[in-house]
Amino acid sequence: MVNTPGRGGGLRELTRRAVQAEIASTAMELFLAHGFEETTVDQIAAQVGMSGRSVFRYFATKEDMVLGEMRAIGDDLAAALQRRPTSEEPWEALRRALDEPLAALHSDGGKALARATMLATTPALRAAQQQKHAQWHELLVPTLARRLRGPTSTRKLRAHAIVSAALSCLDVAVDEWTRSGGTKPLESLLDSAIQAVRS
Amino acid sequence: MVNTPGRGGGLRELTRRAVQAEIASTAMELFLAHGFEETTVDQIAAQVGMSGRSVFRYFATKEDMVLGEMRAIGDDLAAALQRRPTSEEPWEALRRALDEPLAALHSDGGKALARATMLATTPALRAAQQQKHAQWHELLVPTLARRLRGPTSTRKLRAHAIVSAALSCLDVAVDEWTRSGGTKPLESLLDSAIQAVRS
DNA sequence: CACTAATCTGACAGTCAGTGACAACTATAG
DNA sequence: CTATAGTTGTCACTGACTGTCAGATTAGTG
Repeated sequence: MVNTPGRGGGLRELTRRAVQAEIASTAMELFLAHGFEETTVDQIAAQVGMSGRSVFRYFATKEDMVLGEMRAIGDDLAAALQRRPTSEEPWEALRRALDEPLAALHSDGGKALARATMLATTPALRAAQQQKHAQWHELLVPTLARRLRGPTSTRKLRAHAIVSAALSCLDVAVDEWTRSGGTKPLESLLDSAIQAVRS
Repeated sequence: MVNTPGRGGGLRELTRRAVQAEIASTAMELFLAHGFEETTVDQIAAQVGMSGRSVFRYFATKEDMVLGEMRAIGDDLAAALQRRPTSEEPWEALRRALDEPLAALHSDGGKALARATMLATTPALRAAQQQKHAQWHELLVPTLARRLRGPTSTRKLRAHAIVSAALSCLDVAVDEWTRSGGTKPLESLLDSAIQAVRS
């Protein structure tokens, strides 16, 4: 029962979410202060005031304390893609759908940059992030496939390829963004990356 | 001293390589028979006839017993890219450089397919494979960057994007290849993927 | 308010990957 | 042959993660 069931009311779900947010928040503090690998789950549990065992009832893995929100972002991204007019070409629709999650990064202020930097320099986190991207991938492919013409036999393959390439571009752009210390505008980095790939 | 030092002679290096191959071989047998996660390192060690501690002197991680060769493949790939004539466009050069590693998959016979299937269905292995691809990425970018024209300010970014997209296409193609049970030709799957991305 | 059933929690014990340290052994160089 | 350096087994340890169980808490019902 670690997974968050469908967003619903109920007082129990509400407190559960609150505890989850509290754990994630204090975990991030400790991670940013002492590093991800250097921080033990027991330290987080002690800080929150619960047993280490109970922390694992809210997060399946230590990585999820950092990346837990990414599943929701993927859902939003897929919804945004579905909302794009069918007149748009695949790449254009994907690019526009990415605007929303991208804007969220900016609104986070400096916190998103610190998070992204930690994410870029911690192998375990990068690996977990790739798995989350794989989830995004699976969500986006069926929606994108509907925009594709040409032989149906390769339609799924082509959808996979485009989605995968687009997420790669996002990764590359975010990487460069963190390397620049957040100075270069993320949107234009992404545009450059996409244009290069399609050349 | 887990990393394999430069390929060189010496009786010590030779026996080291032999032991390493022996461990990898028996590990693969056990993995394919009982699954990756269900097989413990101690079981592998017992089968080979050494202590569990010693196995970790040949492989840094359990995943490396499966993916250890990928570093060498990356080196070959980078060398192949460097050998491509400068007249070829970036995508074309990358595609041709991939021919060699692709052929190696075929020559392996059914073994490569079983391996790829296990790799596709084991999250821990997929994560480790992504890290290896990141290494390939770093090897390929400087070589590819030399083929790019246009503003130098974005040259590195564009190189990263193209390499990343190409490796994504490779992933997508291999995935479809394993899903088809090895029936669909890998090369044409890769071509379809690349063409879709550049559309 | 009282009751029931689901849920949450701490505590304990366990598995497994991976690391550090040390002493014994073995190959190699000089 | 000897000093040196690499290899190995063993012991002990950390830390993520899991199973279980008994007791506390609480949502919803009558």
